[in-house]
Amino acid sequence: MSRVSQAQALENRRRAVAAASQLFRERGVNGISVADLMKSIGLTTGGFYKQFPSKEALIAEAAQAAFRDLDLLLESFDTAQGDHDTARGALIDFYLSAEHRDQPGTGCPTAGFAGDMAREPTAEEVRETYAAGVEKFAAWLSTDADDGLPMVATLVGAILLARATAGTELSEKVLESTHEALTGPDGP
Amino acid sequence: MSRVSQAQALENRRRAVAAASQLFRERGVNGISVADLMKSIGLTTGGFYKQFPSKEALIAEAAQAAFRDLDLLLESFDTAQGDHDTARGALIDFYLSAEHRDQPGTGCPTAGFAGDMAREPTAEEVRETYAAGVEKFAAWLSTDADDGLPMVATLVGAILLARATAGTELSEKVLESTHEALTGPDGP
DNA sequence: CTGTTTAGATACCTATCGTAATCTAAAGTG
DNA sequence: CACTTTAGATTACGATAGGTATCTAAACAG
Repeated sequence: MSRVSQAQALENRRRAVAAASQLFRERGVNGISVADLMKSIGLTTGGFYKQFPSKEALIAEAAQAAFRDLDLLLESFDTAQGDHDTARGALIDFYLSAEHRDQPGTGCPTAGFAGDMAREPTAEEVRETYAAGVEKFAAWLSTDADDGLPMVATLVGAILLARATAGTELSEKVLESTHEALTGPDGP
Repeated sequence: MSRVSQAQALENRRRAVAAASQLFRERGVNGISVADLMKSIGLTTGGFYKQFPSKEALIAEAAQAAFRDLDLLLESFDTAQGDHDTARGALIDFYLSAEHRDQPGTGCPTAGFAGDMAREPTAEEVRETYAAGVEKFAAWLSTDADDGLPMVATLVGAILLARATAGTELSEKVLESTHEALTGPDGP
């Protein structure tokens, strides 16, 4: 109930960032309070401010963690598929799937944070993290820079629309038709 | 300071919906309070609850008003350009412009409300308005239904990304490269 | 083993939110 | 013109937010 070991404290800190990274993507940064966030990992607000100076600071770390997850995901597709072109196709399959739509917490942070980022009052640090993440994602999707960004836009727009219309048949149609548009004309 | 004519009351109500329609797109439905919203049209909260049962009800009306604006915008492009194909091109030019990026309040509601809609706690009525708006937009963009939805996804994703990265050079690149991707390969 | 440090719990503070109740003066009605 | 109605102002309420202060007990240093 009170003091824990330094190792445990560090672990608790990691869990707070991981939970935030997930919950912010699910509900938005204003959709979860510090108290509820800490409660989700079995702690209270008291410990939070011993680890972070403010919620803003946590948002910055959580965004970084989320984009690190994206990096790892992209890498895992590369190693699992062998060649990069096949990996790209497999990623698009996943990205435009119902599972990805229904699990924003562990999904793409470019989409998960888009709603919050498109509004003004966001710390500069977070905006930079986001922009760098978008650029990296675009580069992974296409060696041609001017080709990657539109593809990111299409993917992000499609899941956001699919999530916004979740529960209706339109949601499935968005995923399917966008998948066909991306893989149909220039498939391998 | 107290009672106004019925005509004035109706006008005030219209102004509240119009202001909400704009401010919700700019800052999100949770980004503006009822008090600040009413203050923006020179009134206070007192009058609000004489006109609307709740903020939820205003959100529903504001979303409808926003999508009605989109309808009018699409119509205006048709009448201004003569034929529908030219209108489509002109709309894409506008949609992926810096002006549209910088003025979300009067811009596309599909993008403006996307951040709020992608999260759960939204009234069913609003979700239906949104889904219907997406479908109508897709139909306008392409007679082939399976072609319109991916285009909406690309457009929406592109402005959201451009807004999320506003102030960086990446923002311009998103708009430009997406514009080229949409108009380049199959231009008139 | 003793004394100090500190992660976390608990309680509290201040601000802001959506909403309801009360008030008031002008619009509407006869 | 007197009477009733009501849009909006004002005030207040309960809930919730981010953040702070105090407390406690266990980890750590010696």
